[in-house]
Amino acid sequence: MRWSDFESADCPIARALSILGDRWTLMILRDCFFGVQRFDGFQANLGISRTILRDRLAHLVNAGILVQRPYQDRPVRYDYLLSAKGKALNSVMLMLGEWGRTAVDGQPETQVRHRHQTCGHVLTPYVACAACGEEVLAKDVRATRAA
Amino acid sequence: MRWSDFESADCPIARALSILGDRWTLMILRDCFFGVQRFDGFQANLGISRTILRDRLAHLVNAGILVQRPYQDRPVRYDYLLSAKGKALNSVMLMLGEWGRTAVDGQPETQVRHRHQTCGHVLTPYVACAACGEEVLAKDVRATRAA
DNA sequence: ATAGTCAGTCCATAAGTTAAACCCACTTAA
DNA sequence: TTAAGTGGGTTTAACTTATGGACTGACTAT
Repeated sequence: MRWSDFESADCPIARALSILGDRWTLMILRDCFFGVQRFDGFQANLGISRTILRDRLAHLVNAGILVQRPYQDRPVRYDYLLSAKGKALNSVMLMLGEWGRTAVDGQPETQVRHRHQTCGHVLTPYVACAACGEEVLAKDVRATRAA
Repeated sequence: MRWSDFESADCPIARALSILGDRWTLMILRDCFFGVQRFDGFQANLGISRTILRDRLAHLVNAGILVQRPYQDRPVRYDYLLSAKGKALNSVMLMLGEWGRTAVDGQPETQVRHRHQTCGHVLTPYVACAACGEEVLAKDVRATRAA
């Protein structure tokens, strides 16, 4: 099976992963959320090869997740910024980080955390249901078809 | 840079992705959440090659995300079940699906959704802050070091 | 006996990733 | 005005991973 076949899958997770599911894309986006904007920044941070970085950035721009903003002419150079679609991935990043923090072994003291500006606390994110406002537990969800 | 270098990164997202960040692992886990338990099931569903499926399952078992439970002897065959650590990925899956559903184009009618059993509604998940209970928006979080 | 199930393994090819070198259009320091 | 630096882009060859197909093994059902 070709990976791009998942683009048109009925499952939104498969569709998301058809865009995000390779080795580097989510790492690049993580850097975006931490404020990295330029080719060189990603390269230095990730140690990714330039060829692949070029591909991935082009792909993300193409998918509408990042937008390019020129910050100089002659030659034109771009900042890579998160679009609305890209910023919408913040929730995924937060939960991924929460899982990494609680489920993967490591030295918790040195870890990067997030702070919730509106209440001032270090953020412990959880997933809630928009209909009832309660925390969503794995045992309480069932897959279904949209009505 | 070698990918495994991220295992010990200070960033929990990088650590999570060092385990989950390849082409197939998250797709396999998605299937787990949809109830797939056996080698053949993953294979049929994903069209993944057996060699890679073998590797990925072994890796997930090794990482403590899946556990093997024998369902027959002679020869021994295993179900692959989500451990507590695996089930904790539910939040990531839900937010990934929500992003795929709202941000990636497709035919919404045919899409797989989740239903929240406790309130009966089709689930629209969002991320909330454990400290204040409010929805967490991208603009309200800042990266920091753990205190 | 014969075919089917449910993997696990091996292999040659195909695809993806990498580092290194080189190019380009400038800008800044000497 | 020459030299070095910046912020990339391109090419190439080596290396690593993934793939599909065939083969094996230990059973089970017909």
